[in-house]
Amino acid sequence: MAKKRETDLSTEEKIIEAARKVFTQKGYAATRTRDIAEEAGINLALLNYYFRSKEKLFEKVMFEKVHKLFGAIAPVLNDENSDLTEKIEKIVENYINMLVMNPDLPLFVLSEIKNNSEQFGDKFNMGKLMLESVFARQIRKRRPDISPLHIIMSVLGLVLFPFIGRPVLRAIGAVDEASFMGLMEERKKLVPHWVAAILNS
Amino acid sequence: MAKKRETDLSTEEKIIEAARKVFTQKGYAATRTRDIAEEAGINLALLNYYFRSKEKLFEKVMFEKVHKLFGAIAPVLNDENSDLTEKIEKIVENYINMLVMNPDLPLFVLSEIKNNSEQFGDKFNMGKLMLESVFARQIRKRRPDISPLHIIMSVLGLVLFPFIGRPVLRAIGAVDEASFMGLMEERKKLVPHWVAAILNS
DNA sequence: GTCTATAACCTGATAGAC
DNA sequence: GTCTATCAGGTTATAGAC
Repeated sequence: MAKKRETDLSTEEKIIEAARKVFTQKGYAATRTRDIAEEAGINLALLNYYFRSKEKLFEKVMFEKVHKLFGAIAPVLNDENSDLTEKIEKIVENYINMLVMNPDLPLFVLSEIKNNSEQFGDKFNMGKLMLESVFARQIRKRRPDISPLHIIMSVLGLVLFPFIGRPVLRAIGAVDEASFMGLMEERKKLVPHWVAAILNS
Repeated sequence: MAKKRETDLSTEEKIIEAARKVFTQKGYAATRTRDIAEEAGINLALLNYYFRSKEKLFEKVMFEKVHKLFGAIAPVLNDENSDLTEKIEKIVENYINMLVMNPDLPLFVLSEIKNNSEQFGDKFNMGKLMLESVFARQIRKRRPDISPLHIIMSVLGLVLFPFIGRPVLRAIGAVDEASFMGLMEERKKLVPHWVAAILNS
């Protein structure tokens, strides 16, 4: 879908688009509804007219973000027609492609969940689903000697951590924007290779 | 050093101890000075008497936390008397031992730095120091074909990410507290082994 | 639907008594 | 050093005119 110009968006869309940006940048507690209204170029009262409260608006944004973050892995987990190697390649590529466009997403979602973990508790029982997935079964078959959680945490760590650490790497001058993105492109090939090495070790 | 009972701590120590706990749990923006005062069991006015402002108190806590997080790796980086394998073993063990005691530390520090990266800019030029360290030199010698940043991000990802993802893993019911800590103990042996496999791949 | 004005509340910080 | 009381400013949310 082509990206609309700001002036083409409806007021409601302008608000939620601004909310996505400001909430992700500053976190729930640090953003003021005035920031969102200003970013959207609308009157503060309209925010409450359309979304009733800061919290309701945040929930909408958060719901999207959580699904974007887990959506990059979910469809692969239970695919019966791919082996372990193919799944890992797919997960790594999906994730890095998405994260290059949304580098702040993981740190935002993970830290907001931490500060408000009650809400995400038993809404879905995704933990069990993950550990009973085809993916987890294939890991167990390959390496019955270690917990599949170890492998899952490792794949996610290799893929997500660079984006989580990016603000620090930039602040200390270890990378600039362009070279970071170049490294992430390289990682699409490197990480599946490394995970294979881990599984063989 | 033995842990003092709360009643043995000076007022100043009670406040900063409470500040460590509350800031780390909720982040700067979401904590109120009243939360800290209550947690410390002291009057709100005393917080300003001892630390002048919320921000000054936070800076003290943040300074400690940053040094704790980077202190686990810093002494190893320029050790001339250990090879690459020994350095990785040391970094992994130091980090996991420290993180088991401070599981919320990485997510707290990384997200606060992201929301306030200006302050951490050129205070030190640590990026250059890191990339010119003995550790980085040893990585380059071993794998001249890939950026040492790839290896550093991977080691940190394998070690830190489980702690960063822990709130989510707990929220979705993928692990309980005890089994998580058990996995981290296992990781002290697994991760160095895996990094060796990565370096050989 | 959109605006201005304002209510109702919360938060950091301080004045001043003890 | 420690407390109570309170101020000044900021924040979310709404009432009511247009």
